[in-house]
Parts: sequence; C-alpha cells; structure tokens
Amino acid sequence: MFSKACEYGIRASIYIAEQSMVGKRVNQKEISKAIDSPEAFTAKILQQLTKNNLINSEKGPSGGFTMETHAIDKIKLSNIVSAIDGDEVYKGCGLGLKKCNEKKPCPAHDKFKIVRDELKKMLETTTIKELTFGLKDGFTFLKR
Amino acid sequence: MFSKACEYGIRASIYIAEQSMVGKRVNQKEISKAIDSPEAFTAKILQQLTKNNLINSEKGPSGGFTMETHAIDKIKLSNIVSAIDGDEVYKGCGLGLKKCNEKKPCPAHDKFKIVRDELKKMLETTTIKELTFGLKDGFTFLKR
DNA sequence: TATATTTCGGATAAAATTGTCTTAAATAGG
DNA sequence: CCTATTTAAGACAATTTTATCCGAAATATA
Repeated sequence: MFSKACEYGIRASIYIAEQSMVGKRVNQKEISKAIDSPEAFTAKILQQLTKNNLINSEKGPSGGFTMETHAIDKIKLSNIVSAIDGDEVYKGCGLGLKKCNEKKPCPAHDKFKIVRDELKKMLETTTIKELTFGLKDGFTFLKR
Repeated sequence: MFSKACEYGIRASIYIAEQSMVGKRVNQKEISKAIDSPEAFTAKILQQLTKNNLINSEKGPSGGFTMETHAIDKIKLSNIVSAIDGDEVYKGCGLGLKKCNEKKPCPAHDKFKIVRDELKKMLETTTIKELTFGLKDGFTFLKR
C-alpha cells in the first residue's frame, strides 16, 4: 500500500511524537532502533519530514528530533503520507489511469471509490497523537 | 496501491474477458494497444496470468489469449491481484510490521483494519465479468 | 576556543521494478 | 513439409526504490 520509506516515516513520526509528549528529544539512532529500520535510510526520511515542517530537528550534542506538542494532535496520517508518497494512493485511479474520473471512469472506478474514500477519510482524520496512546502501556508496537 | 504490473494485469484481464465474451481471441499487440501499456512488459504479465490459470494462451497463427466464458464471472479481482502482487496489500500491516496482529498490533491496526477489510471485500467479490459491462457502450475505459 | 556530537547534503551502491530484445517452441494453413 | 505467426523463456537494460557512506555545517559543553 505504502512505500517502505512511508512506513518508516509513519512509525518514526509516532515514536517522535510519543517521546516529545514526555519532553524527550530523540536522535536518528534511537529512532531507527525503536522502529527497527535502517538508520541511514531513516535519516533521509527524517530530513523529508523536517523539510515539510512535520517534525523539528536540532543539530549538535543533545540534538535530535521533536514534534511540537501543540501540533501532535493537529498532524494527520495524511500529512505524513503525502509528504513521502504523495497522494496518489488515496486519490489516484486503482487501475493506474491518469485521466480516470467520473466522466471517463475506468471499469472499476465506483468499486475503488468506496475503498479510496474510506482510506482518505481514515488518513485525514487520524492524528499522530491518538496513535501514540497504546504505546507506553505496551498495547501497541512499532517494531517487527 | 498496486504495482504497474498489477494495474496492467487487471486491465488486460478485463479486455481479454470482454473480447472472449464475443468469441474473440486477442494477441499481445492488440492487448497492449487496447490498454495502452508497453507490449513486451505486458507479455510477461500475461505469462504470469496464464501460469496461474486465469487466462488461456494459444500459440501459432490465430493464437492469442482468451478467458474461459464460464470462468469470467467466477474470477475475482483478488485472483488477479494476488497472482501478480501477492495479498500483502489487502492482508498485510499498513505500517509494514511483519508480525502485526490482534494480539500485538501496530498503533494504526484498528484504523487500517477497517480500510483493509473494505478493500479485501471489494477485491474478493468483484468479478471480471461485471467490470466489462460499461466498456462496449463507451461508459468506461481501459486507456489513459 | 577546541572538541565531540548531531543533523544535512551529496555521492555512491545495491536491490527491486519496469521495460526490451532475441531465440526457441508451438501451430495453423498453404 | 514449409512458412508465417504467435506465445514462452531467458538474457539484458533502464529506472526507481532502498540503503550506505562521508564530509560539511551547526551547536552544546568543557
């Protein structure tokens, strides 16, 4: 459904948010360890998220990544996904037609529309904050 | 959502089914022209579909591809998708965790479950036959 | 100021996906 | 039987995605 880069990006965002909520800044190494992802590749993705103002980065000793606490319940899954994969996955044609639309639909247009709308709604209403809830109690996981 | 190979595969299947319903066998060139896809690459995908018994192929002059008429309303989108991309897209974890399940879920498990179940249901109930309906009347399209 | 730590940016490499080409095998029809 | 046509199969190439590495820039701290 999503690229690996996007999957890592979402997991990293959730981890950073969770840590920011208890006032902790985390660095690349901690992040890739926490979400079980390749460190250097994850670093690239963190740069993308930073450029898109979804997370903040600071250099130097005690540097690392944070998510602004007031933004944690503003940022939606769709913000992360579109920053990394674009919005094709939840807006594009299921059969890959560039010009597929209501007027000139692909044969599966209506079928996919239902699914895509469900996905779009989910991504656009789910906040990073609510995804952090189960983590500290060990109800949910970011690894394996 | 799906790979290009899979998109081509679905479009090709629909076209072959449509033509088989009026007793016509179609070859690689006609198929790639009808669905606007690279011919040689599409040929590879047709081989996969043939090996998975989703379509039939015959060599020689007047050879080409058909879908058995009694199978056209038996074959589901999920058959095509799983033959080419596997079932990860509608069964796997949205965040890419290999071992994500109800007992040890990712933070977005329940959110994705709704979407994935909708996608799974759609793919497993939609037949190739019903996807051919709008084509001959020009209500739906397989190109562009 | 000097040093150690951390992110940033670019180059590079490996792997997967997408795409092409060529030859072999099958087969219909003359 | 011969030829033309078509799919099958394998090698090869291009592109994209995934992943690594290294030097530069920033910065906290001693």
